[in-house]
Amino acid sequence: MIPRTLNDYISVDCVIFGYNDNELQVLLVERTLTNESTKEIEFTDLTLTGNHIYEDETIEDAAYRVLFDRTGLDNVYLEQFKAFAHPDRLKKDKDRKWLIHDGRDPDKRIISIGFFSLISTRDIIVESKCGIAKWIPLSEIGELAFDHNQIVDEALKALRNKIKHEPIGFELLPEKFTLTELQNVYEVVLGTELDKRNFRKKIGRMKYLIPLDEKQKGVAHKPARLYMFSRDVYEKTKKEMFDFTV
Amino acid sequence: MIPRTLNDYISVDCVIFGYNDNELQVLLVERTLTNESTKEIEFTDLTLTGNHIYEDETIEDAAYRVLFDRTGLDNVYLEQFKAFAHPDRLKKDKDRKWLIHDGRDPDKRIISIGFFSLISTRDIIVESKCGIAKWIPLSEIGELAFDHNQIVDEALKALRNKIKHEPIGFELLPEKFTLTELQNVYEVVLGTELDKRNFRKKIGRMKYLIPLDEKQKGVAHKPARLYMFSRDVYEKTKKEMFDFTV
DNA sequence: ACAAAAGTGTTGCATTTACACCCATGT
DNA sequence: ACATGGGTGTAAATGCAACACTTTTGT
Repeated sequence: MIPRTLNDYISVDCVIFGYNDNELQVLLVERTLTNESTKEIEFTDLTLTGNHIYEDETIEDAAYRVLFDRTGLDNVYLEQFKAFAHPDRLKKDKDRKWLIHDGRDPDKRIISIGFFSLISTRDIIVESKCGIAKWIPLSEIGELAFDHNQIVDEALKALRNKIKHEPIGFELLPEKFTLTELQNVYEVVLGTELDKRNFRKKIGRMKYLIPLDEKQKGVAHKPARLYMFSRDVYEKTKKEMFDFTV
Repeated sequence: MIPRTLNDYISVDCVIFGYNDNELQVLLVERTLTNESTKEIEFTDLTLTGNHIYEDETIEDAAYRVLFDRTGLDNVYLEQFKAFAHPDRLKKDKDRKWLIHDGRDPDKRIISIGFFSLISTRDIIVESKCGIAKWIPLSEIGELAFDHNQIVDEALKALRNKIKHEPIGFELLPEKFTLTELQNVYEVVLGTELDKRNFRKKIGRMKYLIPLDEKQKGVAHKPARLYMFSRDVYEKTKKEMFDFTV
């Protein structure tokens, strides 16, 4: 295999969203800078999962690669949402030190293409070869590396926008899920409360949400029916809409 | 003034949409490659308006700059919609020749950030210092330079998507417009027919479309009332919606 | 007077909203 | 038997889809 060369000015960053403990969470990676001589830790903080692209690789492939290396998952929802290229995006003090420590040129302008991904948190192994990854609830994200706070904000905006008009909420759940779980996903992502009966009526009209002959198990109450999403049916029945909001 | 240096691997391309002759059009620029020695024209084709960014410039500023240099317009609708970075995007034969002729490295990987812009075609001066720009109806676009056909396609998708949920159709019209003009814009962009009475009923509910005490002039029929869009009222009255399509 | 586009209302149907109680299961 | 969440229906208000004729102006 020919060794591939990394491009040093185009990178991708993935905002990996998961739904857990009734919250929307983001998968972040620890970044620790250790002083070479004293061996003391200078700082520890968190970054998005990201990497530079290979010269012969598309940005989509690079994003899938990052996602796979980090989570072991394939075939998950991934979408490009915005480019980040501010001239000062890597210019904070910590970030310059980090880049220098990493043998990189802190003055080289690096553009990063932001992707967001939705995964079912049940699937994921957080332990991986490349550093410790953690699920952090959106509400508890502190100051991240580089411009990653901004990237997360924009990803959330993109997610909210998209989930309102396309059926992607399912991607945050296991293949089989209950309607209450689905409703919770929408409530958490959109930050609104929804009426149970009305939500279910709406769902009822969507032919691509397939009720299964299967129920929840091991719950201390009436077990809920399980559903799954059929992309096939969705593609065949979707209509174009025309709103332009109030 | 300090001479600014151009970054040689990040560029922006603007898909400038205009509405004219009842069609959606794109502003394109002629590209002609002349053989240095024989002075013969090797080929002529069309490109989007675009340019590399300056090292101290944001991509948004670069896009506004391109737009201004080309149209003389300021304060127009402009939106980043996608990054284009395929490794082969500049590798067609014509494109390599062009880059070489232009003194650039045809093997350098260049990423381009796509923006789309909506302008009222009445405003624009197509003549400008940097080459001849032309309005080309979407339906008549042939093979463009680089990956610009793909960029146009994606821009159109982004526009259609956005115009369905946000009030941006007005941007393609003069400040004061009639309801029939507005309906035509929506019909042309979305490629559907709309019912006049239902369209006007819907409009009636949108408080941000302000009817003026002014009418069309110089038309050979009953003159229509003019309207204008109030972004103020829009921002104050907009509601968030929750659909997730059939 | 004619041509050309502006402007306007009704009806039947689908969707939204608001709202409260019984049911099935595990402990 | 009790706690927990699952599951269901109705009425009123609003929005949508389909449809045709009169009005105003310039020529």
